[in-house]
Amino acid sequence: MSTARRDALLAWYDANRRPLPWRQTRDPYAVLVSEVMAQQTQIVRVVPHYERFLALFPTPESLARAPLAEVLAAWSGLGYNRRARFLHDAAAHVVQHGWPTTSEELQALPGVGAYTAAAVASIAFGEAVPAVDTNAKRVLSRWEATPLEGTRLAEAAAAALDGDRPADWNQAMMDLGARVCMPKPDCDSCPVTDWCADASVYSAPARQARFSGSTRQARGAVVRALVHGNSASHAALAKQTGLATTRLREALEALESDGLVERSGRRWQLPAAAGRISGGTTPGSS
DNA sequence: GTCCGGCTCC
DNA sequence: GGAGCGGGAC
Repeated sequence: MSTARRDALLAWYDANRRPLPWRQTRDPYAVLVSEVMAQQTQIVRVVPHYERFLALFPTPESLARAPLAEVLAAWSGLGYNRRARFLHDAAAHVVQHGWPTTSEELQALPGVGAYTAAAVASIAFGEAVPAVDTNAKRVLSRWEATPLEGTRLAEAAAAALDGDRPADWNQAMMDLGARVCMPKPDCDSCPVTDWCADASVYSAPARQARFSGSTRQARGAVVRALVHGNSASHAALAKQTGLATTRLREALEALESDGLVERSGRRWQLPAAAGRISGGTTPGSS
């Protein structure tokens, strides 16, 4: 890809970028919080949670030493509660070992995969590595006129990347996908139509399982009830959530094995523990 | 009903 | 590779 072409997208980004709060910092902690929150979550919903979360837990140290129960309370409404635990444990890891500073090493943090590692590495540490989210994937596929996956996607992303401004490039790709190169593209306002091979390329994501009646729904209801109620008996949870006994038990078992709830005698509660170094110990062990 | 700046675990 | 994991906006 030519420099002129990269400059066209970066110029568009400079003039049109979404004013997101985490774009005002290069603090790796703030960037990590924003990226974990953004996983499978619409950005408009992330912003208020991000502001509140950073006010409550401004540093890795403050997050790591907080009870998981408080972290889950701050997370409430975002969904995928496991992410809160991952972030909590990631903070503990950073406190103990310091920041991994490369994309490769960042992937050792819990809840941090290829995308999140690349986003943090490029934004906070300036590494020239492509962060390919669902938006960038769609944009690149249209540039190449074919749905890209796996190795070919990674290669196309690496070839397109602007090595001088990797953080801006990655976010420009995401913004272009979110605002212009949408599933139904608005090509009239696209700054880079001249090297788009086929704007009609689009692979719809796989269909999701039914949510109503699912374990996911039950898990979410239980966590929400415990966030509000501190601790509760099985019977009280059944009443609060409206879940049948069997579904409630399934949800509690699944949540317990994920380290998101714990028993205290005959009552259930959100974990009181501080963040733990991941790997080696199981959630319940000490 | 669809979809979202994915990740973990099998 | 595929299932499981939340919740809100549209």
